[in-house]
Formats: sequence, structure tokens, C-alpha cells
Amino acid sequence: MDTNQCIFFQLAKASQSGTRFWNKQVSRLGLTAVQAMVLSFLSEKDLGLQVQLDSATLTVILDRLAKTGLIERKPNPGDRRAILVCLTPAGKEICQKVLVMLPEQNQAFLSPLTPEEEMIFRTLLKKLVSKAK
Amino acid sequence: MDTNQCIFFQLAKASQSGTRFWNKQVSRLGLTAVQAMVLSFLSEKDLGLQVQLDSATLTVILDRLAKTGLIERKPNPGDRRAILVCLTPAGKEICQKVLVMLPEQNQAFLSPLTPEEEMIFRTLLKKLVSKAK
DNA sequence: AATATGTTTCTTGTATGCAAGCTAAAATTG
DNA sequence: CAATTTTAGCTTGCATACAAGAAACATATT
Repeated sequence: MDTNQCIFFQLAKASQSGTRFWNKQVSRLGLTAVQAMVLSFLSEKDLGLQVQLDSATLTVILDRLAKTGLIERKPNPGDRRAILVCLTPAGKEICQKVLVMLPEQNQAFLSPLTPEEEMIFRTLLKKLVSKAK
Repeated sequence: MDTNQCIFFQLAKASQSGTRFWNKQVSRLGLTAVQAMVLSFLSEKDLGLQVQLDSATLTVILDRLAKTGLIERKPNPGDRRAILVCLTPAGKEICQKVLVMLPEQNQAFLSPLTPEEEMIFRTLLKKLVSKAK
């Protein structure tokens, strides 16, 4: 079997290609690809639980976002183990910009595919991952 | 736009899912996912140029493979800047096992898709990445 | 031959990603 | 209600990923 045909390899390279693409855009805001993603998740729900990031990874990313003054950790009144991750005013401002760029850059990256192909691709991607252990 | 629908995010998670899957298999050989991939590339051509890895990244990976005695760096007679990466006997042995596992585990990971869907998926994946900047 | 330019590898520094293990605080159970 | 188990976040240690740049060597040009 040709190693280039390895699906693990291909997915990794596709992911890297997408991350590089997205990274170029958000680096103008002083953010990394993952940081921008975390910010946009924060704008949706107050919790970063959707991020599917390891808690160890998320801790460090939040550290950096806190250091640059975009988020704040606040105590959670209902559960003293937990924290509330809140956007600062500066964080809200940048987050707005990210939310504008997100659909634009998704479109741009997906432009090699026709709308129909995009839909099929997204469907198959979801099907593949949802059943993976 | 729902951040979960972000293609960069989805590709990253699909890639991580695949890497975790493959990692579980090759960890029994004492290898990481990337190390196993590099070894299988070495078995094809003498050069690791197909790996599409940053030279900085590759250097460290080769360091680890050399430390565990699976590869050796040899001087390249034709170009004194370059090196030849060679499999040691131990490296060849493990590489054989990797090459057996590779198609098996590809099949296993892709099992949520029908053969037809798999073909479409691979085609679209290639189309997407080949035109990405 | 001497200079300029390009190439190959390595080094350094920064940023994820994850396993393993810790602590404090909940939630559960007897 | 006291003992056990679970959970949320953090720390540490290791393994990619990549930008930037250094060092050594090769190639092209003059």
C-alpha cells in the first residue's frame, strides 16, 4: 500500500493545510488558529466545552488568551471547582472580527469544491468521525 | 455561523481522530503515529522527502528513531550537505510489521463508509488539499 | 577562481495535543 | 452524615508542527 494513500496521513495533511490557511488570516489579529477557534466558541456558549480540547491543552491556551487580556477566568458561583471563562471588552472586539472572518475563510478554503461536493464532503467527514472510537 | 460547522475545526478533529486510532495500533510496536508513518515512507523510497514534514520537525523525529536504533543517518556521498536515512535491521523488522498494519487499519478506520463513499471522500479530500495554498 | 545564490540540515523558540497524575470540591452511596 | 467516587481544572513530561535563522555545502554566474 502506498503510504501516500494512507487515510491517517491524508487527514493529517488536510488538517494542517486548513490550519495554515486559517492561521494566515487570524495572525493579523495577533491570534493563532486555535485561539481564534476558542474565542468564537466562547461567543456562542459561556462554556468552552464544545472545543473538544484536552483540559491540559485548554488550560495553556486560556493562559495565553488571559495574558493578552482577551479573556478572564472568574469563579463559578455554583461550583467552586469550575471557572467561568469570560470575554473582556478587548476580547469581545476581536471576537467580532473573528466571527466575520470565519464564514468568509471557510468559503475561501472550500472554493475548490462545488457547493454540492462540499455538502457531500461534510456529510462523509461527519459520518467517518462520529463512528470512530 | 456555528463554529462546529467550521471546516478547519472539523478537519482538525477528523485528523486527531485518525491519529489517535492509528496511534493505538502502532504504540504496541513502541512507535508513535508519525514515527510509523516515517518508517513506512523510508521503506518505499530511500528519501523521506514524501513525508511533507517541516525539516525542523523531521530532524527531531529522526533523532528519536535513531535513539531507539531503528534508523541510521549516513553521509550522502554525492552531496555532503545531505544525509541518507537508512533502516537498521531492527528498523526493517518493525517496518515490516507497520506495512502489514497500515492497510488493515486504514480499512478499519474507514469502515463507517461504504467503498463507494470512501472513494468519493478520498477524491474530494485530494481535490480540496491540492488546490489549497 | 571569486562571488552570489540556492539548498540541506540542524537549532531555537513558541504553540498545540495528549497521557498521567494531582488537588479541591462536588456528588453519590451506604 | 461519613466514606467513597467523580469531576474540573491544573501541572508535568513528552511528541509533533512550524517560523526564523544559522552553518555547511552546492550550483550558477561572472
